[in-house]
Amino acid sequence: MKSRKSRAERRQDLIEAARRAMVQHGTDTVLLNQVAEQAGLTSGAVLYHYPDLRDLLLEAHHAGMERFYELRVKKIADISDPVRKLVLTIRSGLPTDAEDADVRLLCELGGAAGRNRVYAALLTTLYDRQVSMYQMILEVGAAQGVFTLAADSQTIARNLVALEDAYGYRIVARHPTLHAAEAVELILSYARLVTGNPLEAPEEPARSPRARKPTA
Amino acid sequence: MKSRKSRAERRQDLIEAARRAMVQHGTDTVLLNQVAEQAGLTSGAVLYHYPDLRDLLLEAHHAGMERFYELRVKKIADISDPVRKLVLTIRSGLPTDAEDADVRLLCELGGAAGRNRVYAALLTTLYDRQVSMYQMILEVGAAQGVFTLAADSQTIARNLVALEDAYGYRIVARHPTLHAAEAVELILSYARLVTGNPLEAPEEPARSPRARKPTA
DNA sequence: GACCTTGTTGAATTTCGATTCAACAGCCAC
DNA sequence: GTGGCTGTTGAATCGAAATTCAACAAGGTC
Repeated sequence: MKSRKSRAERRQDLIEAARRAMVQHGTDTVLLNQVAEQAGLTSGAVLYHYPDLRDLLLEAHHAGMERFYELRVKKIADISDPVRKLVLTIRSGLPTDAEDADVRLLCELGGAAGRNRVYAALLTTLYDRQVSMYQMILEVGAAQGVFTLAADSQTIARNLVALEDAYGYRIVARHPTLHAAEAVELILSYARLVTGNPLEAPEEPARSPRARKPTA
Repeated sequence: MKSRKSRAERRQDLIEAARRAMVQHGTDTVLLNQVAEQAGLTSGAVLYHYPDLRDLLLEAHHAGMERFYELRVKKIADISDPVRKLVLTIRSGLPTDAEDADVRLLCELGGAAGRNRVYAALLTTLYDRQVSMYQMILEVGAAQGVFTLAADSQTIARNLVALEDAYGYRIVARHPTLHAAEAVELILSYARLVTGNPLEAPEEPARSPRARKPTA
């Protein structure tokens, strides 16, 4: 009846299930049974793989963070133009809408970080990595003469990540007028000022006409 | 033995107790008994005043927010110089350190806002009010010719509040090198750029020499 | 095809916090 | 002072979720 799975597979499933359950019920109000339900198992089975639920939740957060960061890196990996790179990175740091699971999970984490040192460390690491990512883009752009930085790259990078973070919270909290598009513009306003570049994304040479979308 | 208190007094006590308990144990993991303990009462007594704990928690959050905002307003109330006003406001929006109870409570709220519409509304209101506060300072400064705004005042104000928020989270999460002082400088870096003003706080005319502190 | 190992269930048990409530104590009115 | 509110306690009860565990099923191995 129930498909038995290998240890590794099941643990992967459980991490995903835990992510879903936490987004829905909250990092530290989620119940063992809710995780089990998301995984299509009973609480006993979950406990068999993770005797302590907290370990599972931590791994799930870790995985979520990692995925979030890797996705951003991947999105700009094969782009060379610093302007496009910067604009795209800003976009990729914001939730698409209030339901965005990845960002909601990060917000959950932020709330708990004041009390939970491990969660705090996790978030701090993510922040610093994102800062480095922006710093790299900025430095390269400056070296190419595309950007004229109005402050040192670390300052700018820290502020950019901070802005993303904060607007993520606002969007997830359903600010009535401040959506992803507005947030992008707000951050770009700063980015333009501080890079001395208008940041009008030069269009990507279209590979095939039908692959293009009208301005979303 | 136990000092009986009037309804109004006790409710005020309970709100304070709830605030402390939530900072310590988390908005949605705090136990009735933990609130009672903070208030020096039994759970029964708490229930007598607030049959539903959630009402108390909400009132406590509301009160905390209100206090936070009012304090900021008060701090700049009798200052006329826009530069000093702006710098002081930036400072007052950041936690003093990772233990800052007011900001920690707001972070808790932020984490829960993704799931709880009421909390979300509360935070959104606070955000908008803070934006207005900054906008006022910026507009007045611009009118006086002290600031030359590089973007419309709402954009700048929104970004300033966003930066405060985000650095609040970082500080509360104990970023190893990013403390309140660094955060102030980061935000000022943006503020200088966007106001065209060096924002060197002109010293307040000292009332008495001994009241001055060396640069903290 | 009997034998292990491993993952899973479901029901019994335990734990822990919320809830209820009868008794009681301080306070004010008269 | 006595009587009646009002706030508070502490013990009893209830309920929900975690935990335990004996039984069982699905694959793989020889």
